[in-house]
Amino acid sequence: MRIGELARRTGISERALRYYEEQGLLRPARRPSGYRDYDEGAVDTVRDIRTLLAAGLPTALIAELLPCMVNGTAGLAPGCPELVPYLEKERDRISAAIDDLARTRSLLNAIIAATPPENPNPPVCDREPAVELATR
Amino acid sequence: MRIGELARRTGISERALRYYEEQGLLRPARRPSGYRDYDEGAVDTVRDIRTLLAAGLPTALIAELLPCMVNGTAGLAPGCPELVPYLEKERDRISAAIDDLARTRSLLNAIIAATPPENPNPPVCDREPAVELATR
DNA sequence: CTAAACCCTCACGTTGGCGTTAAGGTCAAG
DNA sequence: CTTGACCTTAACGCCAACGTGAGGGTTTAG
Repeated sequence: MRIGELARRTGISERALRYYEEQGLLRPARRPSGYRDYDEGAVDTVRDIRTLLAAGLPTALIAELLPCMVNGTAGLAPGCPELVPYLEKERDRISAAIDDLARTRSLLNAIIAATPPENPNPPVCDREPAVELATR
Repeated sequence: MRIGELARRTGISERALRYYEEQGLLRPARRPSGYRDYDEGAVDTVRDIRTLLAAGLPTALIAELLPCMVNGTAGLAPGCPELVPYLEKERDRISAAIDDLARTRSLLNAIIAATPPENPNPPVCDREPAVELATR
């Protein structure tokens, strides 16, 4: 398929798809005209790329990681044990990020719950503090 | 205290602290010399800023949110119900981010677990695919 | 009184993941 | 054979959260 269809099927802009290729994440075939020609597996690959990007992995690492994933059968290929330290590092970073996000979400929820509803004529503020901040 | 001490006590660079002020997140007093003069509460405020920043909240929203937090007693002040929609939006975004991170972490863990250990003389690849990708 | 440490305000540079023209080829339909 | 949809490369723009000097004042210790 050409780039437009892949963009529609993945929801990713054409610009982003060209960028992924520039970064070595996608390697579409080329037609005589120069048009990019993607196979069906590209749809899944793009989805994987998005998942990894959303997790904060840099494109350079994703580029090395993708060849370790067998596209069609959704399996893992051997041969990249040298990546493991990086993956462990990313995993730990992700764990820390999850913890931080969870704490912040609790904070936001507490603030939302404690916020007084819309009041056109608010009384003087004499309420007690209601939410613990500084979640250390 | 001056900016250097605050930087040491928070672990945040002086440049970042000046940037936070530029964005309206901190409002230190000024000495006749022009030097910034922070009170003790600034340490906690900086920590809150970092937590919220780490969760992806933009400085503009943090600037509106901070006045709703009573610094010393660690409580919540009323008077900002108009922020609630934004907070709910951020909370939902954070929830989605957590889910995505958790999925990616599982993916990374699976890859790590399935990666063959260092093998200077690897056999021909005839193993079965071991990891499910495309965690939709 | 001087040196060192500390602080100030510009103001440009960096990084990543794209968005956005600009200036043009390709291809199927009418 | 022209229109219009689709594609190409090239290249500049953007945003956030700072980093990194440049060039110069302030405070403190000896």
